[in-house]
Amino acid sequence: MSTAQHLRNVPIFSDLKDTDLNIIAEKMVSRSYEKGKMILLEESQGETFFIIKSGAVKVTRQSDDGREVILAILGESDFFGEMSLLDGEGRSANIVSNEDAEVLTLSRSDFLDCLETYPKIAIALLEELAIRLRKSDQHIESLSLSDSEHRIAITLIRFAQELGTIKKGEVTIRNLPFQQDIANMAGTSRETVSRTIKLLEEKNLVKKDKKDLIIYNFDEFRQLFS
Amino acid sequence: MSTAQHLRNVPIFSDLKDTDLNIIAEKMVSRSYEKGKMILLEESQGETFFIIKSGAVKVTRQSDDGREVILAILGESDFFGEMSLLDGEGRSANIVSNEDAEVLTLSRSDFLDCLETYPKIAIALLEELAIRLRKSDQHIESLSLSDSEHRIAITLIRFAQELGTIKKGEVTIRNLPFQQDIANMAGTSRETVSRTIKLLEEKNLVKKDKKDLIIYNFDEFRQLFS
DNA sequence: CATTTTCTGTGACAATCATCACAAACTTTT
DNA sequence: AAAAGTTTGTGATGATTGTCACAGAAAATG
Repeated sequence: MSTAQHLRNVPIFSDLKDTDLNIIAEKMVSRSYEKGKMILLEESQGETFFIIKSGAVKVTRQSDDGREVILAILGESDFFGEMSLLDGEGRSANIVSNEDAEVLTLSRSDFLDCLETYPKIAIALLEELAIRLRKSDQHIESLSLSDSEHRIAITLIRFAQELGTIKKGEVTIRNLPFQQDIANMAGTSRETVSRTIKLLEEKNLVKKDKKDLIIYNFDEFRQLFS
Repeated sequence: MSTAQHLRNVPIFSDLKDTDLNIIAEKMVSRSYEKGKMILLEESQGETFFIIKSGAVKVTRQSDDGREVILAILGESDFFGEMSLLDGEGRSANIVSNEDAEVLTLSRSDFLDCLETYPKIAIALLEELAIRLRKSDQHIESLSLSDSEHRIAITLIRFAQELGTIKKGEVTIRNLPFQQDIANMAGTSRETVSRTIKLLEEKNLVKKDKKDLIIYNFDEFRQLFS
C-alpha cells in the first residue's frame, strides 16, 4: 500500500483531496521498530510527528522507581508525537513499540506547515485531541472513584473498543495484553488483575480462551461498570 | 473593561489584530452566575463556548452515588465548553461556579466560524489542548503511582501554579480551596487531606495562615513530590 | 524437545486509607 | 450575640488491595 493510501485511513487526513494527500505523503519517511524498542524517550526534545502504519505502541509514563503507567495503547492509523510539536514542551511520555511496528514520520516544520496550509487538518486534529481529552477525563474519574474491580473492567472495555471484534453482542478481544500491562493501565497490581478476571469469569461475565478474552454481553458489561 | 480587552488576555485570541478581535467580541454575550450555580450539566447537549471574565469555576465529573472528581479549577481568562463543540459529543463534565462568576459566551456556529476564518485561533487552541492533555497525563500518572501524601502535594502544586503568588521562593496560595475539594482532585478522602496537610506542616514544608497556605520553598517542594 | 525465560495463579500478611463518629473551630444568618 | 450551618481535626476500626513468595503454565530459544 502506498503512503498516500495509508494516510487516507487516518482520520485527520481523510478530508483531503488526493493531490494534497500526495504532497504530504512525499514528505513522510517510513521507519521500522522491532518489538520492545523505545521510539520516543521521555524528556527528549520532540521534533517529529508519527503515524502508525502497522503494529502497535504503548504510551507510558514512568516514575523514578521504575513503575510505569500506560496512558494508551495505539494501533494502526493512530498517531502520536503531536503534543510537543504543538506546545513546544519536551516529551512528556515514552513511546515503546508493543509489537514490531512500522511508522511514517513527518518533521516538525512539515507538520506545522500542514496545519497552516490545510486548516481542515487543524480542525480535524482539534477534534481528535478533544476525544483524547475526554478519554483522559474518564480515566481520571475511574482512577479517583472506582475500586479495582471497576477500574479493571473499564480497562477491558477500553481494549474491547479499540481491539475488539463484535459478534451479536459478544465482544472478543484477540490477544489480550499481559496482566502487567492491564494493571499499569488500571492503576493496580498484576496480582489483582489476575484475581479480578477470575472473579469476572465466576460471575459469568467474561471468558478466557487462550490469549483471547470474550465479553459475553458487551452492553450489559458496560452498564455494569461505567 | 470592554469585551475585546478581555479577549486580549485569552491566549487563544492574543495573536489577533484589533479589528478581528472586535468582530468576535461583538458576537459574544455576557452572562453571570452566582456561586454554586451549575453552568453546564453533564449529558446536556454542548452548544456554547465560554470564556471566564471574572470568578472561577470547577470542572467535575460525578458518579452515580454522588461522589465527584474535580478535573480542574478554572479562573479568569480560562475557557471551557470547546470539547463538545469540537467532537460533537455531549457534555462529559459538569461546570459549577466556584465563586460568583461572569462569563462571555459564543455560539457553536460562531465558534466554528472563528476556527475556519482564523487558522491562528485553531492552532492556538491546539496548543492549549495539548497543554491540557499533558496535565491530564500527569494527573493520571499521579493517581496511578503515588500514595495519598504525594497526590495531595501534587494537587497543592497545581493550585500554587494557578492561583499562587511567589515571593522569593515562597509561594502563597490565597484562599486555599476546601479540604473536600482538594480531596476530590487528589482522589482521596477529606480526612486524609486534613491529616496530610498537618503532616506537611510538621515537616516544615508548608504553613497554614488562616485561609491561606504558604509553601516555604516551592522548588524544593516540587522536587520532593513530582 | 529440553531449557530458559516470561507470564499467570494463589495463599498469607501487612499497610494504607476510607469510613464512621464526634468535637472543636469557623462562618453566616437572624 | 445567639443560633444554625459549614468546615476542620482526630481517634478507632476494618476493608481493600499491594507486596512477597513460590508453583505451575505457556512461550521463546537454542
